[in-house]
Amino acid sequence: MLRSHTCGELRSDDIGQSVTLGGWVQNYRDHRGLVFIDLRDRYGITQIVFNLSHDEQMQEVARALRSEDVIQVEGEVISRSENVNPKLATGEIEIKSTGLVVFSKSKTPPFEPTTAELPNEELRLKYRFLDLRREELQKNLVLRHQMTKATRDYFDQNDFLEIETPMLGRSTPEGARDYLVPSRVHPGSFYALPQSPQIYKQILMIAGYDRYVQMARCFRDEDLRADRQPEFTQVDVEMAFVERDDILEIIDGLMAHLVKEIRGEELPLPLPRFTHADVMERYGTDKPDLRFGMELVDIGEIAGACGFGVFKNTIESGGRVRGLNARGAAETYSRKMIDELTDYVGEHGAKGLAFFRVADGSLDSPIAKFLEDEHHQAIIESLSAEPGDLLFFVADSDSVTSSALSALRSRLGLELELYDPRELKIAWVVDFPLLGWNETEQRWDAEHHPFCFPVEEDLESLTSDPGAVRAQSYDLICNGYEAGSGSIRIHDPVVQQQVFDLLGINSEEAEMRFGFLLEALRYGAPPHGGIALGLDRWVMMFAGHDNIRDVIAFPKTQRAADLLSGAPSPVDDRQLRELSIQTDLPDPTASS
RNA sequence: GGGGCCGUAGCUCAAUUGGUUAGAGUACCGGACUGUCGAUCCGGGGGUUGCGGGUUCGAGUCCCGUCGGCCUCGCCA
Repeated sequence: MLRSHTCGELRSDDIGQSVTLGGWVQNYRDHRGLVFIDLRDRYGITQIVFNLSHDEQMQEVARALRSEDVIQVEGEVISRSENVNPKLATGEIEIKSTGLVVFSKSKTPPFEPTTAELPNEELRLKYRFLDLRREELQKNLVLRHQMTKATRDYFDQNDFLEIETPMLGRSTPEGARDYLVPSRVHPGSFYALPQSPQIYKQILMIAGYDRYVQMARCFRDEDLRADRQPEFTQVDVEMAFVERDDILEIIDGLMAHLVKEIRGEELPLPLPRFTHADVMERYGTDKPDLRFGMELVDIGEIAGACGFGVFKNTIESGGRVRGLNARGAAETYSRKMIDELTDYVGEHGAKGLAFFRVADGSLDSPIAKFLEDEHHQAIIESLSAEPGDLLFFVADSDSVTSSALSALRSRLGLELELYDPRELKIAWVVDFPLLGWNETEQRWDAEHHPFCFPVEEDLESLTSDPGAVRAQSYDLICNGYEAGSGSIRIHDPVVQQQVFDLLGINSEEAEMRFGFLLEALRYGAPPHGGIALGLDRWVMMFAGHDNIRDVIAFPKTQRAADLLSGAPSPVDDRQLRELSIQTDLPDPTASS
């Protein structure tokens, strides 16, 4: 070993010991006769002291040490006596150096891991090896390890088997865009990287591995967001001989286990369950942030009867008028800020944003004069408004009022600091519709995926009223994120084909795309279902971050590039020829 | 594909209405210093203002394009 201890473990009990440490030079304080080095590894920091009167030659070398040099120090653990540094866990001791080896000099780093003012993210990603030396990212990766281990332990204790599924699979053009991998030995044919191991895990159920779990890498070639990377990790779970509640129960247990292991807190079970219809009505979204209230309220009845044209006309043409109450915010938001909020809801489709400041028993607003006093009172009552409150309303279709007001609610919750960013509010949303009408394509699409089992009592509506059919699906939500999603699957090939028919996938096409699953279903398929949890998002939320890149060692930029390695990159013509691939790029010299 | 924000020294930022030689802190280099821990003190070097074009007597600043990063709508079964 090139070291006897780490930089985080020596204490006053170790005084007198001869030790060898290795690490990075975090800081140097050169007094010529005395040189102090803060030596860092991932366990902590230990101060090294070099003394001119002990060794002149070593003093020369020590004085030349700079940030991020990697060294080995031999020495004796000595007391700092009256010079204790209370900021360091090792602050009671230091190492009186008797030997120094410089393993590696560092170029002057573009930023130091201790920097208080973070450089821009582009630089951090390019020099990710420096960024990863920062304490914050180290904490995040340790947390990620702990959560992954706790998850594996939990499933192991519950008789799950961790089974790997292929990364090179068959492209199924449903859902997200695939990342494709060309086959050399089958010219013109391609593998697809998995969007999720969905079909493989169902086949594992049919094969009798009735409790499966995998930390599954998944790939989706879609545009990125703060909470979305093109490659990510799912805690992928599937169980046979189960009903919906069995899955919810096992995942409830996982959540309690994680909260206990990571935070030492008790999570009350069962987790709350909401129907999809309920959360859409109360929050306007299928993944509400439950850390604060501010629920949506329907004032359609008042709006339809009042004299304000926008409200009245919206109700008469079948739309809705809904709003919310920002309690005590009447003075917080100036007219100019409300104009900004109006633009904001405009981005979510709303044509306007009505607002009322609640005064003593009346409403103050540019549109107040269009409303009778009785309507003022009715609105105040509907939203339990009190003086000082600020009420917002959107008049539009059901879906526009939902998306505009849920966006507004999120923004107000953040701006008004209505919640603790580290709090976790976890809940289930169940009874999603099985299908959604795709307006552009004029057809039904699967809301979750095409293998999702309908709610039994809705089965007969499958042909008569497909939009009303509920799915045996469920989302696990936390703090406004979708953090898990799953369903009971179809295990009957006849029902499966019925659903394919509704989706416009005829039996010939179904056989071509999913034939291997359909064939497996014909050989004795147990009832089964499962779920996939977004590991990256869960780590992000446990860490109290709002950016998924901070919990991934080597993340990609919004344009899906790895600034560290330079991926993606052009490849040699020879490689392309082996794969029988030609590229067809716009001519960069062409003028447009 | 659409909308928004950003790009000035290695880094974080400043630079009046378009006006003279683009500044500060830190890092870096040299010197002083035997108890520092954000060491201190003295001195020094360091700029294609992302890139290209335009307007102007004059552009870091205004306009157009482009590259890159971030946020977001669409997209993400």
